[in-house]
Amino acid sequence: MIKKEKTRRAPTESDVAKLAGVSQSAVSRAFTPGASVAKATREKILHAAQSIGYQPNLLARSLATRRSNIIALAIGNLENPFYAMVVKELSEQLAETGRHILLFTTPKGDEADPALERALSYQVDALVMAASMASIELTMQCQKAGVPIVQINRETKLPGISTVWGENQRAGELVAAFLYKAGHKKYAFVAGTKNSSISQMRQNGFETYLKSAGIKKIKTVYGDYTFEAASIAARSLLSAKNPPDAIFCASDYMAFAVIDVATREFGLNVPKDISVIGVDNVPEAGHSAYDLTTFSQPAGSLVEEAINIIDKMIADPGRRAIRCEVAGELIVRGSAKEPKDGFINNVDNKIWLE
Amino acid sequence: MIKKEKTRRAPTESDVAKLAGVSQSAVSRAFTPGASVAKATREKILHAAQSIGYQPNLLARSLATRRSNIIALAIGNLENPFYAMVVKELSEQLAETGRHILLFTTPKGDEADPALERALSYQVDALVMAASMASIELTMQCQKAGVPIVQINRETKLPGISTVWGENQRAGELVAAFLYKAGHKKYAFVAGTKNSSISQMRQNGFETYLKSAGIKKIKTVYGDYTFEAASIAARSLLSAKNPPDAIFCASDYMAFAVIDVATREFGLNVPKDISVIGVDNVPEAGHSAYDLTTFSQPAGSLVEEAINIIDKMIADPGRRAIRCEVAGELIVRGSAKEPKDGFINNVDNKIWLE
DNA sequence: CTGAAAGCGCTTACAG
DNA sequence: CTGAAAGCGCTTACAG
Repeated sequence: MIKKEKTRRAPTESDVAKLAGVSQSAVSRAFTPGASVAKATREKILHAAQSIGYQPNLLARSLATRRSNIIALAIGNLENPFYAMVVKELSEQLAETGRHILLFTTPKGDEADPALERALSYQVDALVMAASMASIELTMQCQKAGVPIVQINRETKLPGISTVWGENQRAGELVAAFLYKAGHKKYAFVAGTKNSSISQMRQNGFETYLKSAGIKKIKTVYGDYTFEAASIAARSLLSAKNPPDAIFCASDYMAFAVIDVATREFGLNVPKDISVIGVDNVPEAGHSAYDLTTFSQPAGSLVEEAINIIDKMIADPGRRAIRCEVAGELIVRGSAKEPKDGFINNVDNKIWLE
Repeated sequence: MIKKEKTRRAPTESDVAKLAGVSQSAVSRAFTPGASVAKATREKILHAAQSIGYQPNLLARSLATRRSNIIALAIGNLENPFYAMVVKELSEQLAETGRHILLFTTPKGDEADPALERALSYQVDALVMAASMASIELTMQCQKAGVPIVQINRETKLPGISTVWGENQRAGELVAAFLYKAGHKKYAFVAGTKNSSISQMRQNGFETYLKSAGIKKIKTVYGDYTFEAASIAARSLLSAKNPPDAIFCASDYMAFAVIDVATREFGLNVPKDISVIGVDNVPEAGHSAYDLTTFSQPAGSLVEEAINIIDKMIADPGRRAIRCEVAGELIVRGSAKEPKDGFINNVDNKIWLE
């Protein structure tokens, strides 16, 4: 009594050809935009295809054309909503040109290669890395194979890897200026991982501004871009003898952890007792539970530039790596004391321009 | 002065064969586990392969074997951290058997087909859907092609689609019991989308318990599984003449919105003035900003079962759809008033057993 | 154990 | 405009 549907194999070009009374190559042409087919035969073919539910086998096409239309995405930190947005944006924007993501989740640390070698084997058209890092070997392999790599939000010393990031230096400077002009005296920075160049650039901007303003002591602590590590970092910061009253975090996600610890464990009021500012402007930053002041890093724009780069590299494989910076702005919400002036009202946000 | 690396095409089996002085089929066998090759030749081949950096072309292999080892994942709501976890878990668990995700982000609503047809064209081995729904046409196509579909966290009337979900009915009942025994009188339910069977099951459990306890009026409002819609729903609930003091939400993500609105906009204290309980137990539920009491739905287990189902369906294509329920528990945190007793301490959590 | 050959389902010069 | 044929890089009976 079990109904066993025979899973007959999918129809191919030859099946359609037979039905339409043409050659198999004609069928191929009918499905190739711009190929030369008479209108009448084309229609006859499409009709036949329709009737038996023919769909081109993209694997076979990829093999023949050496273009898979699939892009490998290596992502190291999907817990962070910023990277969840990157995935979503990349998937949607690629879909506009009929391309798709082959996903590789990599350990958060660095150098996630063994898995990524498989990506090359799948003949992906490009590799994008987010919160993840390519090793030298992988980079060389990609270069040899003509597969462009672009990193989102991370720098490499490795040549030949394109990069797109936000305004990291400016983020640090602007946040410093904002806090300084709001009257803060004791500063701390919650960094990402130790070797994160992005974090270093933000830190650099932050410290450069403050030092030139005469602030010498700026404590730095590492949150490793995770909620747990950032919580621990916050505890060490706040339980010191002379705790900071202004904390800049290298990501919103870590800022959330800092706010949680400050308010729940130390009974502090944000922003009365302590100001906290992040970077990214993830959706949660707008939730009133956190209501986070933050320097934005628009995932949509980052991804858009990443795709631009991929397309350029594919069009001209000999091309050098491209680096691209995407503008952000300091979005003012309720987690930090404010300076007197310098504000402007954007479409949806109140932003600060110094 | 621009260094133009010639992107020579990747080495193939034939290249290796020539170098090792064997036939191309021998090379293939050397890379096929369990194929019959003499140990000596095998080593000679692997050595040659190594020396020119040969990696098998997985597209070609897939074409020949009719097994791509790629699984299409259609995901409709990546903003919700629960689904971000599903993606991560699925990717990691599939990687254990050398399989990977081809990602399709679909509009949140239902029936995300036009895009998904492409998945079939890529000859994926299976299709998993999360917060996304397959149309009848797509389902039929999959069935014809022998591609199993499994839905995570959503029911379908369609036959032939396997499903894995949490204990929805029990979640509703247990939450109702918890709130009732804590002494609440005025209940509301924040549902997901109108046609979400999962939401309906939770609602059903919730109402069944309460009605049999003598509570007749239980207001229901729709949060559509989004933060924004849930915020609006919360406002309508709380601005009513006789607002509820206990709200059960069909997802944690919506519960966050409800808590935000209750505390910030209505000045209510959670849980003193109002109890809020969710479902999912996403990582954010443990953050002290929300500290959410919630019925858990373990993404890792759901994914594990989904993969089990896929494997069974592939092994026996004639097989009927499989449905599988994964156990959860009521995790007690600080967002709801508590009954006197019924608690137990788990490894990491305090849970309630009624 | 090994090689020659056919086949997986496409694309694309090449003739006509 | 159209078809026959070779090729994309693999796997897998089939002989030997």
